[in-house]
Amino acid sequence: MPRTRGRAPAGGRADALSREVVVGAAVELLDEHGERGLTFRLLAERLSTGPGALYWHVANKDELVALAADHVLGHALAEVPPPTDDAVAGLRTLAVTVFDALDRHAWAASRVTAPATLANALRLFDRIGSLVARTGLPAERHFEVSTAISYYITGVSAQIIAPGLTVSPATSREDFLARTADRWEALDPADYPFLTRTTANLRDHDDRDQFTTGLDLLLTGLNATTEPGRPA
Amino acid sequence: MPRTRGRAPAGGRADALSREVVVGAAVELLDEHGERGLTFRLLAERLSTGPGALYWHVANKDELVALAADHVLGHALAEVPPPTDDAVAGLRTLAVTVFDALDRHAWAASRVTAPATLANALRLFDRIGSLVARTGLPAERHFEVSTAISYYITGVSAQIIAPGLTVSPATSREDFLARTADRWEALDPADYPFLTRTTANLRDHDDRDQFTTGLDLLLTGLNATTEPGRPA
DNA sequence: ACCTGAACACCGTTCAAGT
DNA sequence: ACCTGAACACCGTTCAAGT
Repeated sequence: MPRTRGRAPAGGRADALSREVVVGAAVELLDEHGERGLTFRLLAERLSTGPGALYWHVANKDELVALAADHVLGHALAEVPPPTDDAVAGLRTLAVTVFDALDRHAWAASRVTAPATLANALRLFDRIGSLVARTGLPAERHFEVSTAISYYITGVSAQIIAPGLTVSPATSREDFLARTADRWEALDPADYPFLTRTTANLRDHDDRDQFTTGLDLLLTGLNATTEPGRPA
Repeated sequence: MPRTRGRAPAGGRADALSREVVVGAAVELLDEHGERGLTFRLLAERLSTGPGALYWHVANKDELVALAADHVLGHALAEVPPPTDDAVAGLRTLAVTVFDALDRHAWAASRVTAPATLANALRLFDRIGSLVARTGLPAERHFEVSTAISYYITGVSAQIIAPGLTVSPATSREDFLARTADRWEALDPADYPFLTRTTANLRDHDDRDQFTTGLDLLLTGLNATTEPGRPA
C-alpha cells in the first residue's frame, strides 16, 4: 500500500518528490532502457536524490513498474474515441487503441494484468464490460465474455509486442522476425511441413494486422452467438 | 548458440553434466521456487558443481529459462491425443492440453513465445498450422489464422496462469482472486458500473473455463468464416 | 513527513587455472 | 572438451541519521 503523500513538503526540497513524479520518471527510463535498464540508482540520479528516497513513494521495483504500466494504460484510455451505437465496433476500437499504446512502450505490455488491480486496468475492464453489456448477449454471459476479451487484449498484445520479454530494446522487431524466418527456412520440411511453407508470411506480416485478425475472429464469434438477440 | 556436447566426458566426472541435465534440474528448481528463486549458485549446488560449469552448457539465465519452458512444452505436446477428422476440434484439444501443462508450471507460461524459435514451440506452431490447413479455410489465410490461434494460446495462458508474472508461487491463485474481488467490491459503482456488478463472478470463476470461453469464441469465429467452404 | 547515502545481502557472469 | 571456484560488477532493499 502507498505511503501517504501530502501537499508541498514542510521542510523539504523545492522540486518535491511524489509518487507521480517518481512513476513519470520511471516511464521515461523504461522507454529508454527497458525493464532491466531501470535501476533505482539510475532513477534516483535522474531525480537528484538517493535510492532510499524512492522507497518512500513506492514499495519496490515490481510496484514501480506496475504503476508505470498502468500510467501508460491511462494515456491509452484517454485516447479512446467516444463509443458509437455499435457496441462490437466500440470493443474493437478500444482494443486497438490499447494495443497501439502498448506498442509504443513495449516493457508495459507484459505488465498490464488482466484480473485488474490498478486504477486504469480497472477502468479498462469496466469499459469492456459496459460495451459487452450493450451487445445483446444474455446477462449471465457478460462476465466471461468480458474477461475473454480482456485476456485477449492484454495477453496477445504482450506476445506480439514483447515476445519472450527478454529481447532488449536494442534488437528491432524486424531483425527478430527476419532471424526467426531464417531459422524456419533451415528446417526440414518433413518435420515441419507447415512452417517451412509459410516463412515468407512471417517475414512481411504486420504486427497490428496480426492483433486484429484474432480480435475479429473473436468478435465474429461473439456476433454469431448474439445473432438471435436484439441488435444494439 | 549451444556449445557442442560430446559423449561421455573424456577425463571428467562420472555423472557428466549436459545441457539436458542442466535444463532438467532447472525445471525442478523453477517449479519449486519460481523464476526469481532459480539461481546459478543454487542450481550448481544441486548438481554438485560450480556456477561457472553451467555456462558451458547454456549461454545465460534467459536461455536457461527459455529452454526449461520449451522442455515443459515438449511434455505437453507428447500428451496431445491424436487428431480426429474434425480439425477445429483438434485445435481445441491441442490448445487445452498446452494450457493444462503450463498451468502446472506457472513460470513457463510467460516464456513460451509465439514467433517460435525453440524446438517444441516450432512443433506447436506447425501442428496448429497443419490443423488450420485442414479446416477448409483458403490457403492465403492459413498463416494469419494460425498465428492468431498461436498467440491466443500462449498469450492468454500466460495472463491467466501468471498474471503480473510477479506473484510468488507462495500466493495461491484463489487468494489472489479473492483479494482482487475484495478490492472491486470497495469501488464506487458510479465510477465502475460494470465491475461492481460482477464481483461474485470473479470470486468463483474457473480459470480453465475462462481459457476455453475465449478459445471457443475464436473457433466459432473461424467456423463462421469457413462455413461456405468444404467441411473437413 | 520526507530525504540521504552508506551498508547488507545478494545476483549473473567471467575467467584463469585445472583435468 | 569440460569443470572449478574465486572474483568482478553490479543489483534491490534497508535503515540509522538527518531536516
